[in-house]
Amino acid sequence: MAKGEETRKFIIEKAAPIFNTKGIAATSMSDIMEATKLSKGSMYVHFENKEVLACAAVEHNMNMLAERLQKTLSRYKTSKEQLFAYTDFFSDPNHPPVVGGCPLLNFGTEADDTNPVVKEKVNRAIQQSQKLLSGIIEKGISNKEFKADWNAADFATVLFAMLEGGHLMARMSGDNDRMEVIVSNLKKMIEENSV
Amino acid sequence: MAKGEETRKFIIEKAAPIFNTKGIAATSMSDIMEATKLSKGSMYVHFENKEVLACAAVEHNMNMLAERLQKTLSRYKTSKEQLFAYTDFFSDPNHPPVVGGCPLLNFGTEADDTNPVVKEKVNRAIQQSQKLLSGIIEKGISNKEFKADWNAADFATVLFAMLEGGHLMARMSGDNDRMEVIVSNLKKMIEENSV
Amino acid sequence: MAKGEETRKFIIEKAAPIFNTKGIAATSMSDIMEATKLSKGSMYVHFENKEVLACAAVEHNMNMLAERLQKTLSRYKTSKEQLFAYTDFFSDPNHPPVVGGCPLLNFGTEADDTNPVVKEKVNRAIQQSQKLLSGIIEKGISNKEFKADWNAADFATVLFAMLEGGHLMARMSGDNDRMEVIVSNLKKMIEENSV
Amino acid sequence: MAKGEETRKFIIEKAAPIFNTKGIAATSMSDIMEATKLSKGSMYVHFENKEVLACAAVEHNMNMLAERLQKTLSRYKTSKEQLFAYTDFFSDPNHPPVVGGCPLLNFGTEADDTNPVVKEKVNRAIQQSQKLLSGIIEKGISNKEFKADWNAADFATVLFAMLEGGHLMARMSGDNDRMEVIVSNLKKMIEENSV
DNA sequence: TATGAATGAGCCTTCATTCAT
DNA sequence: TATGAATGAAGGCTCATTCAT
Repeated sequence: MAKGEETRKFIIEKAAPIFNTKGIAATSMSDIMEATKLSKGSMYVHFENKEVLACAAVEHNMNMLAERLQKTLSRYKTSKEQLFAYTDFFSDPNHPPVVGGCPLLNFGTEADDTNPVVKEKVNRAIQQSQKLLSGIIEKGISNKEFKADWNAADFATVLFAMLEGGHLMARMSGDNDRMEVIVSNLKKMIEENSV
Repeated sequence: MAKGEETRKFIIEKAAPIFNTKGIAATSMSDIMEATKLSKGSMYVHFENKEVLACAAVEHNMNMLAERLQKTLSRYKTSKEQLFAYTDFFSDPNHPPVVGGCPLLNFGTEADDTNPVVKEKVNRAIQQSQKLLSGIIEKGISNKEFKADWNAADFATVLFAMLEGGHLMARMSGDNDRMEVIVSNLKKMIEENSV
Repeated sequence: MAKGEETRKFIIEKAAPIFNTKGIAATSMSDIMEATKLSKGSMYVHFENKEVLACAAVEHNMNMLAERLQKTLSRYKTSKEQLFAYTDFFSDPNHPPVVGGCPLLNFGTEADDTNPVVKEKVNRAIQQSQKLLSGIIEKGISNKEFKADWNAADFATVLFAMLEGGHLMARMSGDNDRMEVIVSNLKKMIEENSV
Repeated sequence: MAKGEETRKFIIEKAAPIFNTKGIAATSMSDIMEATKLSKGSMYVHFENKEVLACAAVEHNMNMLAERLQKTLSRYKTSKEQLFAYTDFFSDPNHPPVVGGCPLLNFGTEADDTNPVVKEKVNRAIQQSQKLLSGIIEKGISNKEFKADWNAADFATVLFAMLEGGHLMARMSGDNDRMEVIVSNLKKMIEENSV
């Protein structure tokens, strides 16, 4: 039983970056076959169909991102440091934390009008992101690190949006010029709301 | 000679929203066939292959967006009004100016690692956007509408990024709550830099 | 009326080497279109369909070959010289008298089991070839150039077969080694039957 | 594992006569599908694409021919008998050893200017033919069956060429008159060089 | 006569999926 | 659990041909 679960994990790990890079529609089961060196039949032992595998890959990408982010954040103690670390974590979209770039952006835009299941997964991940961020801010307010009247939820939204928008700009241009502007603006805002 | 060009245009117009909604990979020539009620062979009279048609559709989507934006902006005279109008124009991603949502976001994320031609088209459209925005701001500075020390290019970047990020959030959640936060924050920033 | 016939001829001239090189099945009407720079519709003004055009091209190739052969033969007076000239005319299959190589071989093998019309055309051309050759030989016998008991029809057959077989060998190998053997053997046979 | 190879063989066996009869370009994958009663997808399990299948079919045709020829030759002991048997083996092109006629002629003329891979296959088969023939002759010379000064390589060339040329003539005319002339001439030459 | 837009059948190939082993 | 042969629908594209202009 352990074996099956292991293979399943193995397939997901190999599939995740492919789906995140090429997109769900453009990724074929043969692509995964080739990457895993497994047989076609084997894939269907572990995944009912392509959609199930794609969903698992979407989740894996988001989990990897969250995990790595958490690991990074855990190295900092103050809320301000954590906010800075969060921002820095996403500050180089051409060398992104997970292969293929931000899975929220990638799968979100693809799923948008075509795949409600994936869309909802992305939606929840965004909400979690927001919670994480506003949690940090609120903790900082309690800590007296941040001004008491700072609207945590709103800034979480602004920060997330700016990073995603910057992600797009950076990946399209291939350089980081715009992203640096965004990061420094974000940090200035944080600074302005620091006590 | 007019006939050919007319049909070509007709196909693009029918194809554009489909590509913008389903994505390039997930849109088949048969989809376009059905939408245009034209024969499969006819598509290939006017477009060498799917990629060429897709490119034309990408451009059409971006042109439609730009055109409608310009039309909206042209109704306003002051720079501040125009900045507000620009923001408002993108403020309701669930009822977007072009069917399928922002083509820059849609095609940009899909093309990213797979289609350099489309990627470059999106990149240029973003740069044009930036130019348009910073142009408005600079004019506003000359007009004494805006503070002289406002960094036009930087704010153009921030505004664009926030709107794209907000676009994603709004479409994923299906509601406009986050987008409203973003719009109001943006307007506040504009206000703060107004004389 | 002259104009129509002229265009028809023009198309045939452009089409003939293409058909002889690629074969009938592998040559598309678009290939001819491209070669003639004429419109698709124009082809069908002059030729009912592809088959009719192909037949015309087959005939043109055979006529060109016959014509050039005749021109060459006409430079010689004695039957022996003409037999030698005939042999020499076909002695370099990698630089053949008509583009694409021997149309009898090309169209004959393709038409064989699939196109009775072309097959019959090739058959007749072969028969004509035989008549031409045996005519030369018989004239030579009357002339006392050749031995009286030489079987004209039989040698015509042998000569033709050897040249076609050599043609195949030469074109496959890309060199003329085998063809030279054949030519010299043929000439020896002619010599042996000369008075 | 045996199953796959079996099906592959089965497909080739069914495809070979079709390719040899209609030609490579004129044979569609659907033709093979129909002949094998297999699904279209199944063909591509065993053959990368049409070209690979066509090459396999070309080889199969040549192998079948060689095999049947060898079987026939093996029934004779003396070199002269074998040379006669070789000639007889090819003496009835309208009832040829492999369906569709001589694959060397068929595929050679089609591949000529369009398919270097097949062309080279045919070239090698011709060279092998030549080796086989001159081997028989040389053995006969050692045996004192044939005159010592007979040029083995040259006669191998002449014999092969005459048979191929005769093949064309016979198949075009539908009768065997010319081929009989060729065969009897060939046998006379062999006789003349016999001790 | 000439054009080129339009057609739909058919081409080669890939796809996701199933199933016997 | 794992394999890979088998399937048939669907993919993108080319074909010969027609027809209004």
